[in-house]
Amino acid sequence: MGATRTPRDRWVEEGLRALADGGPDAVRVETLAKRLGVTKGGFYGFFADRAALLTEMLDTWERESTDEVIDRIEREGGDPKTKIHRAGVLTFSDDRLLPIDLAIRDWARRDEAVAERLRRVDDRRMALLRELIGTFCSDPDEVEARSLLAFCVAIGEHFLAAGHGDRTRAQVLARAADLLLDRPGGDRGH
Amino acid sequence: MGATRTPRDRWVEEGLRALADGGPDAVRVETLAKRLGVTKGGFYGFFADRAALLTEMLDTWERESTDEVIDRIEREGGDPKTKIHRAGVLTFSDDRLLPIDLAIRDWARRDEAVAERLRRVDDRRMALLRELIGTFCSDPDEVEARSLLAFCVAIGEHFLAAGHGDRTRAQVLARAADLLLDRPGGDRGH
DNA sequence: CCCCGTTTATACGGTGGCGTATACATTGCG
DNA sequence: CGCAATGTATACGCCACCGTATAAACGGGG
Repeated sequence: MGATRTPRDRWVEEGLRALADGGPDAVRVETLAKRLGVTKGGFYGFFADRAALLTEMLDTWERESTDEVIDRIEREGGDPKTKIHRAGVLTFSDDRLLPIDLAIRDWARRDEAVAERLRRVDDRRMALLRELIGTFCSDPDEVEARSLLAFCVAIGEHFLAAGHGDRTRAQVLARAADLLLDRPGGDRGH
Repeated sequence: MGATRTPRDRWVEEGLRALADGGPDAVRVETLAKRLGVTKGGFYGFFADRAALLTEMLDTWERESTDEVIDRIEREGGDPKTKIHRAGVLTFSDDRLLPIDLAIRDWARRDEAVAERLRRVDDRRMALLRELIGTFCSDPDEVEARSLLAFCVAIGEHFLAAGHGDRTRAQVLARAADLLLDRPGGDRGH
């Protein structure tokens, strides 16, 4: 059989790149083809239509950003705070995954199927956070609140344009992390 | 002169609605016309082109979500925590402004002109938060960190799909607000 | 009542994208 | 080498949208 010059994966990958820096509307068959240096001729051999590509892209993203990331965090060990930090770095500092993640979050607001996938992914991440924060905070309500705060800041940070005067964003984030992870307030009462 | 049946404002208004629930790519001249019950005939009398409409939409949004909201908060008074809460309600629970705000945040990631506007708006909101949180927290670094956390959760909450088991999102958010606003940890050291 | 500016409808050419059809090129295998 | 499968280029019809041009409808001031 003839060689696979432009396999399925390359379409998916280029699609994810387009999604990352232009949103779902920027994922155009003929545009991707141009970037891949071919015409759309071969595309419809792999995918029924544009929607099929979008689905495949979401499948790939879902797999990469749950199993792979979570496995790696569990495998590499470390204390809870280290793990939380690494989880943040792996998904929210990754040049590849981060912009895709953000684009999908916006997309999910308008497409229920995407929202459902995001829910699955976020539930797993949230479970991880809960577990890690639970190791040093005993009040379950507070664990949940801290987990939500941590997750929201990890995402929201990228949607926030405000500056911080003399401080850098990184400095303020470090202080915020201290507030969330360093004071076991949940151990006080009850 | 002939009556103004479909004035500038109605195009802007409908444009913002389209932006809110479809992103900038959904702001299409002919689509808006259809929704307004006219054809695009009159549009090009008001606006040079589609880009001019987008600019005008951003102008309107910028004005509505800074001056008007901030003025109203200052005018209606109340203690700091009440004000923070009202600021959150006014911009992040408003059925009209919220989805526009979220759409613009995503848009800003790809368009530097939009990003600059968002920066202006966010800087003003952040200044307000800083001021209010500063009334019960003395360490400036911690004021900044808490402000960032509060802002991030107000935005990030809407981009987060995870559930919270038995709890509702509102319950968890209430607890998170307590963590951010109820314990003046900044008064301890310094 | 009629003129004139304003608003609108309609028609047009141009572009870009989708999905299909068809023919050409390439490559592994017999 | 020739076959068949696979990938590719090209061309097509279709539709949605942009921005322009032009002509019709409308309504207040002379």
